[in-house]
Amino acid sequence: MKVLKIPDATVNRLSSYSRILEEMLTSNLQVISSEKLAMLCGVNSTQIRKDLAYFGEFGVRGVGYSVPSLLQEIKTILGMNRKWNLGLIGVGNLGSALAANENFRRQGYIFAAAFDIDPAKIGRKLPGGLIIEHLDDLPGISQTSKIDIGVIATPANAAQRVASRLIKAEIKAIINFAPVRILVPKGCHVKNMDFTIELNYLTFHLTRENDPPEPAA
Amino acid sequence: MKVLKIPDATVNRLSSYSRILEEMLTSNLQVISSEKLAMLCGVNSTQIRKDLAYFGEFGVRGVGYSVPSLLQEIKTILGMNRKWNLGLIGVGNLGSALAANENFRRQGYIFAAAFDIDPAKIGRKLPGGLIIEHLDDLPGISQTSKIDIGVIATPANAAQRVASRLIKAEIKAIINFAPVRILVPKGCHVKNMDFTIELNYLTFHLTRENDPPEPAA
DNA sequence: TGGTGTGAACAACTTCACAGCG
DNA sequence: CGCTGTGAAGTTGTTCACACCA
Repeated sequence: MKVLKIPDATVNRLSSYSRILEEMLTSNLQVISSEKLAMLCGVNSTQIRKDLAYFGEFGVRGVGYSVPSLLQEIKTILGMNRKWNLGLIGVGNLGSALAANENFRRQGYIFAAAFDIDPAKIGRKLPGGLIIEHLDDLPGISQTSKIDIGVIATPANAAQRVASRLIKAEIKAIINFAPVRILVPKGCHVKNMDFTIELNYLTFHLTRENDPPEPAA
Repeated sequence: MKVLKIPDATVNRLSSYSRILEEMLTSNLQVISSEKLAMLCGVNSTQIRKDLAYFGEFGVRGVGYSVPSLLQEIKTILGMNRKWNLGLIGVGNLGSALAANENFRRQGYIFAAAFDIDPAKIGRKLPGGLIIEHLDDLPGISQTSKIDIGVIATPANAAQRVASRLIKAEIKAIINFAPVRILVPKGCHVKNMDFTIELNYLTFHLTRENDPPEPAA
């Protein structure tokens, strides 16, 4: 049980394991083998055992894993055993949709503050009851509302500027929905959710297929 | 110039190269070296040359790459040199926000149809002018509107069912915003945009840091 | 000379094969 | 006996080092 670096892919798979285990739990399944879980996640069973081995020995040889306790372990590893406060920056169509989304709250991710710079929006109330604040007030509100994660939902050209403000407000994690890669100093974590990059990925493959690489030898 | 398999990572990087090149172009920069482009993308310069080498030889030794023609090449590779029709399924908060987003259109991704199953929504018009159709009409509309890509923005429990319908309608690419991994047969491409998985990734790292792995030996 | 294109070395991740334990 | 946990092998992706050419 060393303190080695965990591959990103492992962390992402843990999320999908937790999803499946959650389902198993509601079906009242008590025990599951890595083989069965693997099938449900579409991965190799060794992969699961290796992923879990980074964090401990959670299984029982000859039997499998206890669904409730493995789920608990994974949730603890991923930090899902507590609540996290999100600060939304940019209350446009996308930002509002995110704030209204119940999935986040269910998983423990709470929108605790919302910011914009449009004077027409400041002071308005979001469906959830959140009042839109001016971005200039970020530093103070970030403290009092204990914002853990910044959610950037601004236009592309504002994203980097907003990111810098978040960092200055000592927010250590950012999820960025603007279509630009933002740069942050070491010690701050960023996830870019770039829809057009994913569309590009799809059209790359669609293009490749319809356009057979080698029509004839 | 073989027909080998292209790593996913390469395809994603090509998207970011195109972003940067687009910026360079508006700044009227004509030539760029892999070294400089690498710096702007935060990758290794060899990486860029290797990525491009999958598709041809686009550079000039001792000089670098022509910005406009490299951009053109990359766009062609990614299928960005044409328009693609998107079919939106699920016109809730997120779906509406996606349909209203101008970034997609600018990149050539056009919402050509929108579907739901809520009778209260069918027939209503989206801000862009699109009329919401009943999901049952997908097969026909998919043909007439030439839908290339399905965009799933339904609740989690409907996503797999919708995916199966998309596949039956011979749609070969899906981008899924519902928080479940959907399964599709080979030959159909899927990108899962799972916000909570990304949040889990962030909280994993936040948790790991505040909780130093080895307090003392 | 300067920067591309690429074989060879390296690093990271995944899968295999099986020892070990309940 | 069955399934976990894990060293070793295999595979995939990245970086180095340099030949090559404008």
